[in-house]
Amino acid sequence: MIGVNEGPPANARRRPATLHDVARAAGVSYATASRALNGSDRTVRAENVARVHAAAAQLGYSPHLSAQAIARGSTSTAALVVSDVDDPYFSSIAAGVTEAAEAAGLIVTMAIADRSPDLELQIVRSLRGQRPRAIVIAGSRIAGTETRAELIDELTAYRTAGGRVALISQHDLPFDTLCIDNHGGARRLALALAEQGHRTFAVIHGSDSIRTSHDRRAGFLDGLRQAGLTVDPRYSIEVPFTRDGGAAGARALLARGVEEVDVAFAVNDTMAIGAMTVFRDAGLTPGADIGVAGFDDIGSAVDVVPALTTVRIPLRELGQAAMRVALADDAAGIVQIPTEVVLRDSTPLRPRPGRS
Amino acid sequence: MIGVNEGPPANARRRPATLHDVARAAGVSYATASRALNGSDRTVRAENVARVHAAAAQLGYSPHLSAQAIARGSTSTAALVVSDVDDPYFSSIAAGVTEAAEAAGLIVTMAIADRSPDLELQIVRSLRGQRPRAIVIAGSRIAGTETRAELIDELTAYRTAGGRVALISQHDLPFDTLCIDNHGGARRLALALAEQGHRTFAVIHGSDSIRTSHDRRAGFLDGLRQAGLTVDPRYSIEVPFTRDGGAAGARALLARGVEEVDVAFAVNDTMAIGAMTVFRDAGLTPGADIGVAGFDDIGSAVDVVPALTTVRIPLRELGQAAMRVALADDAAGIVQIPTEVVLRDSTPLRPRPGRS
DNA sequence: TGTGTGACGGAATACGATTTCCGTGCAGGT
DNA sequence: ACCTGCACGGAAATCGTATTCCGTCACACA
Repeated sequence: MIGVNEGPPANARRRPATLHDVARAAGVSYATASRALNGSDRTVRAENVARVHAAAAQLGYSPHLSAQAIARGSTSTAALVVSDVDDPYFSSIAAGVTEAAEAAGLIVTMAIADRSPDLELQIVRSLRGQRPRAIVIAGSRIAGTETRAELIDELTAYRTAGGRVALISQHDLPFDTLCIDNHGGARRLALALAEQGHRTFAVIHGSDSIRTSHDRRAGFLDGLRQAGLTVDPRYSIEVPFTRDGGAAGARALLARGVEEVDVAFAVNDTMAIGAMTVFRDAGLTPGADIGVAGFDDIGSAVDVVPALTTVRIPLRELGQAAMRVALADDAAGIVQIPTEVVLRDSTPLRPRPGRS
Repeated sequence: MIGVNEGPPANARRRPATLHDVARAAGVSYATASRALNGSDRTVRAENVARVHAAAAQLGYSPHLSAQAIARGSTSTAALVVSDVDDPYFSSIAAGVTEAAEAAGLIVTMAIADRSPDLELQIVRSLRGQRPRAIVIAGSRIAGTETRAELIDELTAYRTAGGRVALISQHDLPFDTLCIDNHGGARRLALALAEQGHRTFAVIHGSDSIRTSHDRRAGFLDGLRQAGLTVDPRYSIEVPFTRDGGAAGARALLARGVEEVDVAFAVNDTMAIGAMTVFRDAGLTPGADIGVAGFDDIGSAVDVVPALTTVRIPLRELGQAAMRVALADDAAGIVQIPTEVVLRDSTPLRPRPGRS
């Protein structure tokens, strides 16, 4: 090894100061330095405490968290897995999760599964090695993937070893889960729209294998049924679960003719916003020529024109709650997160004139 | 201690399997197990490799990353500090940073500084203890805070110990920095708007102590000057650097009278979007009655109505570049990230009729 | 058959902390 | 003056893993 201990070469690369260095600089033992720095139950003479602190500051000492983790047998990190941070839905959740973690004095390590169940599994595997205090997973579970069993195994092993798990919106896994009332929210939205006088609907949705998409669509159809309405299969359009998917859905709808459609419901806001842009580009004014509704109430839903009718989820609070559930001592089971219909200008009070 | 080793209680809480357990189960020493699992230069008989792997799988073994970090003397994590994930600007950067880190096989730990320099400093201090391979900081440096010197100390200590640092958009700190051409972009935007025939401008900006805000405003004024124009001090409005700040700025502007204003330039897109909403609520159609321009080109800039004129920053690529710079062996100094003016419908081709 | 050599397993040590255990010195009580 | 107990410092064990070093065994070669 070169450069390990051939005198202090001014500002050259040095290995970080260890507790040992601090102790030597302060003229005390190892153990005393440790006790002085993290105030154990043992008392250390005030003078020594001061000298240790001074030495630590002077050497720029920062305790090696990994070493602490080993010695203490527990870490001070929490892990978060999201599908995509660059999506307002997940970034709001991530903000909440991080907030709660930091409030509990934990560092959060975040991983992005890029909407891939395989990657998600791989991430959880690797995360487990970190021995985080808790793992929170926010993602769109894909039904019927063969990674499901493996993911359960992995998380079970983690929990058996004392870890805590909280899931967001994946109610078919056997762990504490924060469930968004997707079905109920969509159902109430449908009822509210029917109440407004709308009669003909289109649904722009993702694959049914994505639980969230499936539940919202099913809830919406349920609500319509309750109001004595249905959706013409021609107007039920499956596209990717993203903004561009929403745009594609709108284009498909235009191709099939939308004269009769009162409101197009997209199963999330970003899809709805993508659809609105396409409608507008095609010469249809959203909110006047065609109604549009979404789900989530992301931040930009109010800044879009017309403001988007949607179903509000308290995303940030949801994230906080998830971390708190994960950190709590007792199992929480399934926690229902209520949703709230928010009617805005994208669905006019009455359907366009000249309709039944 | 209870439950440490009183026999295997079925599914009860167990400590995680260690390498030692695996070795015992496989009937080899743990040196051999270690070699079998992470394929060292030493060869291990194929039969033993197989048995170790089988035992590991059966026990659900996952190596203790902290222990590895200590033994190897280096970790496999990278750290990211952002001001606020729940802001499209930062979340796009975070997505890029994470992408690049994962490509390099690193786990990323993310912390949120909540736009507070104090918190940022505290975070860096704590992060240093993690011994990450690199630290990337994306934030709006506040000029003249007394935490500056301490932050430099902390990062210098980190670098001296072999860590790598990359900063995004904080060109006055002595570390590798990815610099957005805020001044140039804003200047070219001003020129482009002048070219379109606009003459009277308002600027909605944040505090000058926020470098980004300052530079964009200064660049914009420079561009106007170059075109022989100025901004009436009455139309230069300082507000918080957020969406609601932008909205407040628009309200202030309305209060001062905006009949003469051709274009209101807000120093970032979220502020611009907040302002547009306020203008519209006041009965002024953005893009027709008053032009609006922003900066960043966040995703929703195209979905807003009218689509927002702005200055595009390749945010995701910026994040990737930052992590790559941090991970590279040689110092990069200052890397300029080019910006590009994007004219959209929020600034009409010609100012409203009836004007000079 | 003796010997050099390569393959491979295991004991021991290192990594940077925390924590237990032991020993010392000093104060106070009788 | 002696014993007890407390305050405190330091040596050593410990955590889980990587790695160096040493020893053994088998095989090939002369």
